[in-house]
Amino acid sequence: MNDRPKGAYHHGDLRRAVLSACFELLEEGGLEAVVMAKAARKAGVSSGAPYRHFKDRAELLSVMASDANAQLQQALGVAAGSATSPSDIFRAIGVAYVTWAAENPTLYRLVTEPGLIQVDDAATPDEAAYWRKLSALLASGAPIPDRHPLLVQLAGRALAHGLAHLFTSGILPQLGVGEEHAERVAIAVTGVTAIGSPEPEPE
Amino acid sequence: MNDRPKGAYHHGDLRRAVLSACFELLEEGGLEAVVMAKAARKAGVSSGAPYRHFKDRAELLSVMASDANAQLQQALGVAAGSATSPSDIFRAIGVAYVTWAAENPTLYRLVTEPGLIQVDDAATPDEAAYWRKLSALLASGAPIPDRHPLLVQLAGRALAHGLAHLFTSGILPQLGVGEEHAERVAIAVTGVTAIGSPEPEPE
DNA sequence: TGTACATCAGTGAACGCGCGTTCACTGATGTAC
DNA sequence: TGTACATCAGTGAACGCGCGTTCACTGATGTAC
Repeated sequence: MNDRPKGAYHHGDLRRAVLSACFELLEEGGLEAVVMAKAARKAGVSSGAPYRHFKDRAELLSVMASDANAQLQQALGVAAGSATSPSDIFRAIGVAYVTWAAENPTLYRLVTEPGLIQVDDAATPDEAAYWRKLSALLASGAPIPDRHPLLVQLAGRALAHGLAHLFTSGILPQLGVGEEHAERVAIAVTGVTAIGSPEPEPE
Repeated sequence: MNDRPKGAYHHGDLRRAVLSACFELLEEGGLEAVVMAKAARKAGVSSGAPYRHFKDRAELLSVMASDANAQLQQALGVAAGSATSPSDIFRAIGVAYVTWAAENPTLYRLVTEPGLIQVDDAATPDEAAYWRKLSALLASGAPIPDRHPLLVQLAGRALAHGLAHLFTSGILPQLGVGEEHAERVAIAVTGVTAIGSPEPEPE
């Protein structure tokens, strides 16, 4: 816990230490268990010290969410890299998304917690661009062409999020269906829905 | 606000009054804004009065969630009733689910808030039965037959929840895509995914 | 119809807790000369 | 190499707030006789 170098007054990397203490607290008791004073104590430091590195609790949570999101995006990137055809990539990303969520339920909950991540700094610029194009299409009110690429992507994202949610906070874990089944289920569901993207928007 | 009959010491139906005050608070500021003292004041009653009707705050929130869930289930029932073929019913329920969520974002968030609704008292007995059968299938680890009815249902549920989430707490509302587009989008996405249930489990 | 009494719903003040945040301070570190 | 000084990171006590919950009480209601 107290990972300060012995006897040192200055910590060295308190910012990182506080963050990892917070992730521990998050694992133990969810978002509301991320308490400034407790994080400080866990990092072996007095209660006021974290304020040298974070403006307030909101900023800390926001940094945590961004960190977790970066991890998720990286997992998706790896999955995408190991696939070949466009539709393979599309499916691989979906499966990776569900799998990552099932393996990191608290992190996933953090990432999807409303209000922590803003659209703009959300993830990649492509990500933001996608949402903008999609909302433009939807808000226009015009009839939506069948199998429109943006819509296919939307379906994939919705499906992935829905499955991920079931694995992380829904009924499934309560009933003993955990991460060890996530990948298999994600693949099977992908088959059922027959989603595939012939010409997806660039990720 | 103070809906107590003039001059009456006893309220008459304080339980209901407190609940509806709580729903107002929920609309105004989310779950954490549901504060006992404020609900009491809104109902025109002193701070201790609600404890005559609810053991504690947790019980109150749980009752609220059940109420909201009942509304959702009713909306789904209506949608199911107006459809004819099994696959029509299946799709109609999905669309109704998304639409209801988009129209009642705070209620939807309440219903899906983890920990408020227990599996058993969740909704209909059929609902609970479905989850049990599904988790048995998944946890067995056996290969999952293609287009297994339970899995088709799972895909439908995941998709509906994913879309609903996007409309209620995700990026879409932030970008100005609101309830008025929910139904159209839900239908379009249903088309994209080509989900349909030839022989669904009974709802 | 009236009276005594039990029961119940609401009062309002107070308690206690947990927590975010501040602040004057002290110890350490680095830099200029 | 040494000294003075500025800067910075961490201290630890305290403040203040919001809130859930309790409790002795009071006013209203219903019932038995």
